[in-house]
Amino acid sequence: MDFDIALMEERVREKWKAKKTEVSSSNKNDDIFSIDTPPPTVSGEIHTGHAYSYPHQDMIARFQRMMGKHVIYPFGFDNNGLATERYVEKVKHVSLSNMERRAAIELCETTSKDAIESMKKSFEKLGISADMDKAYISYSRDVWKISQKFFIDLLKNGIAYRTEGMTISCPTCRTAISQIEMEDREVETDFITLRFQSNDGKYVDIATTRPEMLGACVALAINPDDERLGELEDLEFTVPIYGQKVKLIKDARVLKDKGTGVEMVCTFGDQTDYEIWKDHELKLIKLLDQRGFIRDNSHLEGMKTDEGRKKIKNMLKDEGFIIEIKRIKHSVNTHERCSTPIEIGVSKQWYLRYLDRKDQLLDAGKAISWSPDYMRVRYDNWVKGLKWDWCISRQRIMGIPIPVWYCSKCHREIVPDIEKLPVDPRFEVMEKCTHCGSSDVTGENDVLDTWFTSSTTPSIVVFQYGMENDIIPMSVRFQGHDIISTWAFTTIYRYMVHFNSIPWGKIVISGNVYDSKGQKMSKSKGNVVDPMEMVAQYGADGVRLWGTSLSTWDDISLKEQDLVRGRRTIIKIYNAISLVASMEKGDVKNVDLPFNRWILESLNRTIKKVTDDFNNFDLARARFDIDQLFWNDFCDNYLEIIKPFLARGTEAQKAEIGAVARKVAEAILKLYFPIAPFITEDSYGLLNENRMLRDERWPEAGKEFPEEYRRFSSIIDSISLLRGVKSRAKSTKTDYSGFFISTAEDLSDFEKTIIKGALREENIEFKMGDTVEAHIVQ
RNA sequence: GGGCUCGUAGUCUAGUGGUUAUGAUACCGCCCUUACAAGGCGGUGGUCACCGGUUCAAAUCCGGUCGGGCCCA
Repeated sequence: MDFDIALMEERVREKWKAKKTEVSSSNKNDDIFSIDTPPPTVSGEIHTGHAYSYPHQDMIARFQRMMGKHVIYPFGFDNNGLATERYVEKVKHVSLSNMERRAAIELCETTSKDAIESMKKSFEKLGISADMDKAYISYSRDVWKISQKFFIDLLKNGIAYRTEGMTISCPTCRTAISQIEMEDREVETDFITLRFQSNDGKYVDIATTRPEMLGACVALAINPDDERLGELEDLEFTVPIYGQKVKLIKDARVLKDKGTGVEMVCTFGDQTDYEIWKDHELKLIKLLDQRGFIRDNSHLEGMKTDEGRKKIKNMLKDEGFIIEIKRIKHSVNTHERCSTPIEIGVSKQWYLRYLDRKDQLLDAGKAISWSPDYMRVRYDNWVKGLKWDWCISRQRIMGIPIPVWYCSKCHREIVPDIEKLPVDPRFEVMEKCTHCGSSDVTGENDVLDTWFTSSTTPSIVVFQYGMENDIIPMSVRFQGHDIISTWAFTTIYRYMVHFNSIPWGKIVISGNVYDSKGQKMSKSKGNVVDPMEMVAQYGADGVRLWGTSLSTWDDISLKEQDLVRGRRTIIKIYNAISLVASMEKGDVKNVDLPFNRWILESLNRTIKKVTDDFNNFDLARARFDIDQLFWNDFCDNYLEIIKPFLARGTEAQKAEIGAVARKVAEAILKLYFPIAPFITEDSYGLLNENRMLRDERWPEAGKEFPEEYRRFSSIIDSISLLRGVKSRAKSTKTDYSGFFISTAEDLSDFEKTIIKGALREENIEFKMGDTVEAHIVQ
């Protein structure tokens, strides 16, 4: 007989839709459980990573609702920034940078709205019980307002500042980026040793991977401890090809054993160049334009850097400057989104000050409870390694505008009144300067880094729910371990500077999903699995159960075999509950039958364990503990033991069994509910036609039967022992006329009857003995 | 290169000092026992990566080696 999981889940969705969840009337902060959820990036479809980690949040939300908490479980979608631009360009086959700006923004907004609708449906299909009606969109006027207001706050309290400073930019994406968005990549390249001649015939050799930067060479640098320093110090050398004169300076940042121990300082070949340049107050030669083209008005004019590198290499070779060329592998900084090597420059950008707060940031990290605890180390390492303030201005199309105008007369920054927000200085004209009255005012063209907005999700939630800031710190943040240094870090920082608070009391880290071989899923590898197909085959519950087969912070390799158990659990629940539903609804005051006391005590113990598990966010252990009760104790033993009594027992026995079986079955459904809400809700309908499991409270442990539990557990052991003997006899086709067992307990006749019934064997000989053993009687 | 983390039956996984190492899955045998054959019962399968140390006792603690993953440079 087929059990149609999809049909069952659809049935439950309809049932839930018909009646909205009651929201607890309590508004006391003690009773609020608030969840800071990650807004998925808008890309049209949800992926297996979502199918793994989003149910984890939902399980906690459902558990807390059953615990009677007023659960704030918001949802949002992130259509702000590069990822969305890419997505829109792909599905609409357009190049946004070639479009008129307003039209491009509009296209991003409309396209992402459609994608959001389809993603919402997928999340709902997975049983995500967040408030989708209240879902926010990160690129919306409401969020603009929130973000811009925060920006103005930061400007007023001196944390946001605009300066000409080092800019890391991506020539491909044509925007400034932050330290957060960089990624190192190993590349193979020529390491070229060049000879620089001095006026008086001396020379020095330097090794470089970037000869195309020669035109921007402003100094040579050597480590202060280098022995060669004496004869070379303060000499002037001539730059090959370009001919400018540069001095040899001392700087401890030059590594003695790298290359020749002498470096050329160019504006700017890498970050060290920038640091040396700044400290020694060297001259600035701007060699690259915004798009990464070389502007030397000479040999390499208009070339891309790699093209220029080839050409200058040949020129250097021809003119005899090259001493040696080695092929080496080294790491270059690239933009994580497009893998283009980044370029360093100086330009005016907006920054947020955080280098002066490292200690505070570390303290904030310690004030938050991390699950698992060791993930905090990643945060600590990131904070300790911060080198530059956070560059928050971006030269992108899709992004929240920085709410500033500039007066060309008094050179001051003008911000709008808070009531006027949101504003768009890219298109809106500021009539006159609020400081000097000049009408010569221009709007800021740049937009905010998306992390600037993402790092304030708790406040977006406060706005969305019309609540007050006193729900901050929120109860818990869920997020992946891959974005600890971005999302977790920036959020902690923002709540420190805006509210002098931590954003949440707890952060729960979730793992990534890889393919069956442990490889990242990507379209190019063709190993992408559609989670909706998993849902079709194993049910949303099956996918959710899969997500509890290991610790939630562990990465998981997606394997078919791990989904099988989930589907079996769904069917097993349905069948077991059907059996219980067929029993009479007994109403008894006292529970006397030993197996009833035993199963009630087992339930008691499981409820305590599972409650702790959920409180500790240990979903895998909760699942394990419930499985133990349901499969082993309840199905394999209890239900098998009671069957003979249901058939041949007294009315009193049947009534007591019916009552206890129902009680335990209902409790099991409640325990499973946060993990597998569909099948439990559906089955609950078999026991209680007019009630919804979704609205029920978490079960509580009842009267304890420790001694009965101990004694009956040994009877269960005897049954197992005899089952083994019987199974071995049957599988070896050995004839037997009965069984013998010796037990440690002196069994009563009733207990012997129970064992006989469970085995469906009449002829069992019992004896009390020191050794517990069993065998067949031939 | 640095930090973190993992290494347990074919596969996935539990287990942070104390009987015979948890469970799933796969495989094999038996059983259509009146909820479920998408089931039940039983079984095969593990030098707990390797080496050394601490301890009466180590999968577990410490040091090292090898290998994987993630984050950062």
